[in-house]
Amino acid sequence: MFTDNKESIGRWISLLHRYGNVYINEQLKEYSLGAGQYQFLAILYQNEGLSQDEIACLLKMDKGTTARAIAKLEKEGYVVRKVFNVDKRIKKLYLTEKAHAFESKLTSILLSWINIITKDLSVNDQEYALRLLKKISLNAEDYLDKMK
Amino acid sequence: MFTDNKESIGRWISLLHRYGNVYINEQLKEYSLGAGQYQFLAILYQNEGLSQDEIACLLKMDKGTTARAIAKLEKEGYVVRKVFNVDKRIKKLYLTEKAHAFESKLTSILLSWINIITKDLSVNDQEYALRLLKKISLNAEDYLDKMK
DNA sequence: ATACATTAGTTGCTTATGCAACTAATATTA
DNA sequence: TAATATTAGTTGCATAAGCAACTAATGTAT
Repeated sequence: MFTDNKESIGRWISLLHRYGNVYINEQLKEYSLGAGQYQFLAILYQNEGLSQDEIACLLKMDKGTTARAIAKLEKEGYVVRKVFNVDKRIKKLYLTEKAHAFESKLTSILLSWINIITKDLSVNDQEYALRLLKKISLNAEDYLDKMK
Repeated sequence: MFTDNKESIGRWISLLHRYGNVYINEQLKEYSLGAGQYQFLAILYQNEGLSQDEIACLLKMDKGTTARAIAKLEKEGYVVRKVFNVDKRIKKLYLTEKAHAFESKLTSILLSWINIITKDLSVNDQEYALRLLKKISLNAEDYLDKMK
């Protein structure tokens, strides 16, 4: 049956991505953020002071997409861009008070979605799923990086 | 470390979705199709004669998105829309010769991506990954369906 | 030092997608 | 049967994202 074919991996990924975005969008609406920004904010909580280019590389995101996501975060008051005087091409990114105050909320939103979609998986299966996802993501990265 | 946190499941899903789309887009370019259409075509290979609404439900896709994807498939000559005379609101979808001639090609494109991303997984792990993905997708569906 | 190359970031264009408002057809109910 | 509700499909609008062309700053090579 189609839904059990190997080819349907792509369908599950697509569905999870779309549904995840719907959920995140709804949760973030009251904070004037959307699914297109949270990854950038999350990575800044881990590494304040990154440049846009570094973030784009870490997230494997287009630099144009990154520029616009950061612009939105700045516009909404979560991030400040500071030109790096040692190399004036670079803009380093810093979190505002508003962003720091929001960190635990973002974490709980992200975890709540994970809990929804893994609710009936054993801890073992959750860890296994995470490992497999990471592995196939790395394969995808490797492949497309080589193409460029 | 951030990249090993539970929260990063969303990042892997996002990355797989984006990179998968880049790959599929590149492969489909010469056929005048994109990542936004292949799922609709794939499901029609399994069930010719479905209506747009049925497809939208099966793929858990918005009906507007479905309308536009089918319009593109029709414009490019892969699909024909026929008003269902028993209920003139419904348009049933049929594949053209061009679509039939393309089926094996599409299958091989989709499989080649799966093979790229699962290249170092054992058959066991591949099946396990598929089962887990399906399970968490169903959880996502259940949750958002209940919200509406 | 001047010319060329690379890098960081921005912006225009395109596609994919969800949501909401709309139309037309059919179904239900008073 | 006439009025209302539901359903299938379309379309406008907004967001997310990649690609490519561009600018400004820095680096390299002659």
